[in-house]
Amino acid sequence: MKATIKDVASLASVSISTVSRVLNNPELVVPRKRQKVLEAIRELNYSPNALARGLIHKRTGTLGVLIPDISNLFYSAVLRGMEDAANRSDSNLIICNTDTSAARRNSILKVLYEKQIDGVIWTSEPLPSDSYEMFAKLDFPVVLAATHSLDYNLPSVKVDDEQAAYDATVYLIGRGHTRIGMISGPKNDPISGYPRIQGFLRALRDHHLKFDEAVCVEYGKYHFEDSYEAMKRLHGKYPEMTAVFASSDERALAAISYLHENQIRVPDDISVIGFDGTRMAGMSFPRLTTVAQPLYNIGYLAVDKLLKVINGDHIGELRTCVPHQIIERNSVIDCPQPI
Amino acid sequence: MKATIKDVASLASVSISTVSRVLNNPELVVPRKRQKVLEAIRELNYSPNALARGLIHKRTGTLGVLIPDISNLFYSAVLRGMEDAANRSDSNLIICNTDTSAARRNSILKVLYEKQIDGVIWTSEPLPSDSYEMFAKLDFPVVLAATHSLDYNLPSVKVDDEQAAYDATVYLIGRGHTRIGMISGPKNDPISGYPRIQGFLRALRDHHLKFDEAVCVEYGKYHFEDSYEAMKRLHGKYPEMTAVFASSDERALAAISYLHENQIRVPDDISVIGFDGTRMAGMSFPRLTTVAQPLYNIGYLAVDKLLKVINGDHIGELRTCVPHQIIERNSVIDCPQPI
DNA sequence: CTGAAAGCGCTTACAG
DNA sequence: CTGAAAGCGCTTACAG
Repeated sequence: MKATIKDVASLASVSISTVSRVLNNPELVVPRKRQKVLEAIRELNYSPNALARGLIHKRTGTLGVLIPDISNLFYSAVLRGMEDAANRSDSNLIICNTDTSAARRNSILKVLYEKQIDGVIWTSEPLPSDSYEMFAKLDFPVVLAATHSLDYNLPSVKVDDEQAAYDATVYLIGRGHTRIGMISGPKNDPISGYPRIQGFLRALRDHHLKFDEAVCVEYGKYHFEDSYEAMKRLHGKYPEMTAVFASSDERALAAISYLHENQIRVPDDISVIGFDGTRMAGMSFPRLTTVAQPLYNIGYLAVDKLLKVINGDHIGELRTCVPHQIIERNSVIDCPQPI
Repeated sequence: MKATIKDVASLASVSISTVSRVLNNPELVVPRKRQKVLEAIRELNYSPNALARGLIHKRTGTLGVLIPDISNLFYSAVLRGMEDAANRSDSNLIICNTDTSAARRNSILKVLYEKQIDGVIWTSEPLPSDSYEMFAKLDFPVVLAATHSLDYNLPSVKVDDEQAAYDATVYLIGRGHTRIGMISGPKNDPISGYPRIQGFLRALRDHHLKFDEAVCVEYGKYHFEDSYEAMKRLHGKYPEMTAVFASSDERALAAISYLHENQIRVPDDISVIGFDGTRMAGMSFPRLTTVAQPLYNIGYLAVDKLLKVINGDHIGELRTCVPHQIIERNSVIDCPQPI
């Protein structure tokens, strides 16, 4: 029912080698035969079987993407960039959720390995050593997106988190704020936690502001409600604060919700700056000022890099650092009561 | 370098048939040999090549998902449901953006066909007739998710859009509102446009409210800014309105932004109800009351259904209608000035 | 219970 | 320029 190369060959009365040639090296076939084959192909609506091809070429044109959880809104733009990059070279993406579970991770990797994918993109999380070893053992090309590895020499694409946090804080300071709080992710998170806290503190220090780390930074896990509670605690212990730096847009929206719901005006009483530059940052009230990561580009460049590794091309720098950028909207104003 | 079945066979000193049997029908092999083979497999870290298997079984365990644009936040939960359903039966998803472009659609379908995917999920948009014919010609199993087709007998999973819009409106009416506006998608959109407008109008009629369709409904395309402008126009021509039904959460957030930015309080002056039940509905201020679709389930059930079609199992009803549900949060209150 | 052989749908030296 | 043959890595009747 599905036409095969044999069907085409017999309809065109040539050998299957010839059919294969008109598909792959048409110049090797005399025009007359080439024409006949082309006609047969079109008549039978023939398309070569990529499995058979893949078996021979040891290349499938499909890439695996491991992300913690696709339902996190952070990924939509990143995935779009990945898709577009994959598409440019006729590759496809198999997207898998790891749920930050080792068991899940391993079973996914096994399936992807069996499906002979050409390589994988590992997203957001620090790469666990067992997965690294698996990649090495399976000889899987890997590129890290929105994360990197200091332990291993793996290509990566990400923003400079420490510097971005620093810049966000300096932006607040430049607006006259001196009592600034931070809603952070877990302290031990090596991407969205630790470096962003360090950047925040460095900015405070560089500008000679007095602060007590135990008072001005509060921790929350990754989701809204948790950050909402973190904001509550932060405000409880640091009521004189006039601005807060939230280390993700979702955390910023949670902070804004808490403040609004407690009759504290944003930005009139407290300014809020986010981090990420997701689409929803433009949909809040007030519209969120945020340090944007080039999400689409991170995805695009990561896949691009992976493709280069696969093709054996030169990848340029191993760890690509993409620029962040402060997007000014309405959630930050000049400090109303400068000291 | 990658171990093959031959390597395992020679290490275990059996034929490749035996290796294949311990993988697929272990009971056919005597325990002693089975053991030896298993050891060889583990020693060589062997995993069967899914391409070779797929070539024989005519089954790849990979499904195609066509969505208009993954960067739309609507899809994250839906995709998560799809993923989980696929996972349960060791299938994977190849997600592709169509950008509502016929050219793109066709090139994607061609690639997926060559990759021998087992079936496809078509999402959100009405299925164009050329794609339907392509599916038919290629003999592709298809399931429609968050959309359906009246023209063709295709399995689908979606909410009853007309009824959901009706219920949203009745909810507003039940809260005492009589002057209700609507921010709609394009009138000719057969999913998020037309039926939702019809549901809205039917509710108004059923409750004997006076209204002029030309005044109380305003149209916007799919994105935020466009809906923001729609809200502006709507408010301009219908200032006495006390509630608005927005036919997506993004439209609702846009409406809220417009109102807030023009010193109109939500919900005190105007109540707003959304549609979809995306995650961001819980992150706005005020938190958005919305008619939620079971997004995760739509994805899950659609893949489940596709798998059934592929396996030749009975799929139950062709067009599955999943229940919607009003999630009450803080963007709707009782009409402050009932007539 | 097990191995040799054919075959899934291709590509690519190798002859001619 | 073109065809027959071998081979990619498997599975599955078919004998024995």
